[in-house]
Amino acid sequence: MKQNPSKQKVIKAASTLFFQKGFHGTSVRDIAERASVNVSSISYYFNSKQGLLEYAVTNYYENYLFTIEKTFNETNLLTPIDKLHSLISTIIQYKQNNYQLTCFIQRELSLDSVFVREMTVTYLAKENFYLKNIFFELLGERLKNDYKQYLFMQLKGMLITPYILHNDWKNQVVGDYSHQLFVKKYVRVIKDWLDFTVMSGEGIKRKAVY
Amino acid sequence: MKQNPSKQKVIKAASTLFFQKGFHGTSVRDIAERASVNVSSISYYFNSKQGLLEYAVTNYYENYLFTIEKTFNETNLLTPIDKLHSLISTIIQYKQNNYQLTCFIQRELSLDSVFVREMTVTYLAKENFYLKNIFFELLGERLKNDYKQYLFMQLKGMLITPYILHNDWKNQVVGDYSHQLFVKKYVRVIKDWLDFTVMSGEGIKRKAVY
DNA sequence: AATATATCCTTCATTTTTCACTCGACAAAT
DNA sequence: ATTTGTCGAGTGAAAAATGAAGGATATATT
Repeated sequence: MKQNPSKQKVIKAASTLFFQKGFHGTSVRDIAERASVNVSSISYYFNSKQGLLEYAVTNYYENYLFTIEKTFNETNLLTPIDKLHSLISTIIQYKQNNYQLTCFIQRELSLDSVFVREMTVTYLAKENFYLKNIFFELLGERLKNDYKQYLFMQLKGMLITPYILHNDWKNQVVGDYSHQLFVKKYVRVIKDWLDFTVMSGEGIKRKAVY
Repeated sequence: MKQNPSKQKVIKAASTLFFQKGFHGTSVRDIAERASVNVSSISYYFNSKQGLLEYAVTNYYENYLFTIEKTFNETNLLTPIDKLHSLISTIIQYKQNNYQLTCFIQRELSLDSVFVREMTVTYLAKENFYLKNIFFELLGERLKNDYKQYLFMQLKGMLITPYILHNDWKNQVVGDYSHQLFVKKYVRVIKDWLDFTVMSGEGIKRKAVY
């Protein structure tokens, strides 16, 4: 796993710069300079700027899905709701561990390009699969399908907002931006929402839902 | 208020292209072509590509804040919670009416540039002001300040997710992407969350919050 | 009313800048 | 000695910006 240091340096530099300035906003020269390597190295390792992007993103998602699947399989003995909690925790954890790439990719995903569409069908479809089934199962039969979709989007929103509103988060969420602490607390916030939502789905307390 | 049609055409074209391909991903030629005007017109009206961006964004936010302030002042007779609901409704409404710019700006805001920072202090600070005070007031005294911040971020997240996960929304939220219908339904989803959250803040039902 | 003047808008041609990528030489490692 | 990695210079294309000139329209002057 110990790769060429230059290659790693390039990826690291690219992650940071893409995160700060976006893909098109960053030039290969910028990356090379930050990584303290020659510009040509980038072509050498990744063929092109686009190649570098694809390498980084693919890598990110492969590990991402692997991590999710792992948790998914390890939590078969838990109740559905606990299983979902575990998945959420794993996801936030992973994203926090790969903070810059997460922010960058999330932003880039909102564009309209071939690359994005490929990523979506290849990786995001799977992520969706793991979450959606279990979430819908938890919601039960009482709610309208329509409304369930909205709730699901709400959940997905919670899984990404820290990586989109990251400026707000930094400013608002006082002091402790230690990753571990953040994961713990934020997962808790989602958990509270989730428990309430599922409870509503079971017909308790919430009246006349659509 | 009836401005030069060419100028308007440029802004419209730019909004669409920035939305699809991002700021750096779009060339002024693309914009000029789509708007059916000469390339130099853009320099003429906005000095530069950057100038065009700033004009569009500034304009967007001026109106945005104006709309919020209007609602804010018109709802003084309502209870705090209803006032907040009104504000949320207004915000979603506005964003939906300026869909492409909203998506684009939201994405761009997650970058790290001087321009973004300026926008943040100039406009987003005010938006924050209107929402935060009232939201915190509603939450009461029981919750830890820390936790309130998280809840507030959760709220802000809900106000933007449709404009960041717009690909997901299009795919998932079945059929009806009619703006009016969407506003109505989505505001309802947020309302449910809000009512629950406020209720928890008052100490009902939710136990051992932090 | 007719002409002159100024202002606003558009176009074309050109320059300047930026950027991704290539090439061939050189060095290090195996 | 062959592979692997590094480097500087260079190329061509793309894109932004400029500037001068031409038209249109409105305003002012006689």
